[in-house]
Amino acid sequence: MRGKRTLIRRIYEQLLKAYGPQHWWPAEGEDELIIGIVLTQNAAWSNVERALSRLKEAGACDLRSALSLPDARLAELIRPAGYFNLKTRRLKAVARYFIERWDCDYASMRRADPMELREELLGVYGLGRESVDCVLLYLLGFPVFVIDAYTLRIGARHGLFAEGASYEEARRIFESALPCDAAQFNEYHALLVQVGKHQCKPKPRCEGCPLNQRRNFPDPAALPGHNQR
DNA sequence: GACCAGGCACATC
DNA sequence: GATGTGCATGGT
Repeated sequence: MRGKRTLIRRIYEQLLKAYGPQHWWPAEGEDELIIGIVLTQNAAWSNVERALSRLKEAGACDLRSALSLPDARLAELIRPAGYFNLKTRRLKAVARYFIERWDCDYASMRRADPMELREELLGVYGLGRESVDCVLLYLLGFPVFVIDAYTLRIGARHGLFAEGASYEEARRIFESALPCDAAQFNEYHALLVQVGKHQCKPKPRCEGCPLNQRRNFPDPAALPGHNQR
């Protein structure tokens, strides 16, 4: 436990030294940050940037404008971010929540109890654990450690937790190893994404398995024993 | 052409 | 609670 804590802290120091402060989240305003959180779900950030630019050009890079667009129009604008029909539904549900529940009053949200708010946000269609924690940390400044695919991959490879560890398990391990400091949680997650993008590619699912070599995988119709007509 | 990218909801077991 | 599947674009 003690060694794990030291390792987590040392990894942070080394990443900060190597990459420098990341100044996250990369958004111009609060609404754009929320929209970016939804659009970046399982998408490359470069594609999200295209979608955000298109929204800005259309004057719809804020929650009220986005919500007021017809679905087909919004979907067309966010098309480069992928899953555009799905993300249209999610974006509208999320926008509706912030508008109707909070009137987009983020200062008021910052006065809420963070863990009660976390539960509430998890009930919003389109927001899973990572997106909710991004809202809590990057939008509202609460000290919640964001876990993503990079964090799970890097953490598992460094023995911080088992491969296949759950989101909550990974979050607990990072949060208990570090001082409860939103600024550091912010920086650490951003650094993990930075190093993950460039130096921590996923392992092949099953090394040597013929199912991973689709290019050479035989057509079942050509296999011996297949009834050819 | 395959794989990957800052997930999530839903069905099923 | 764990696992599988559909959702889609653009870069490598």
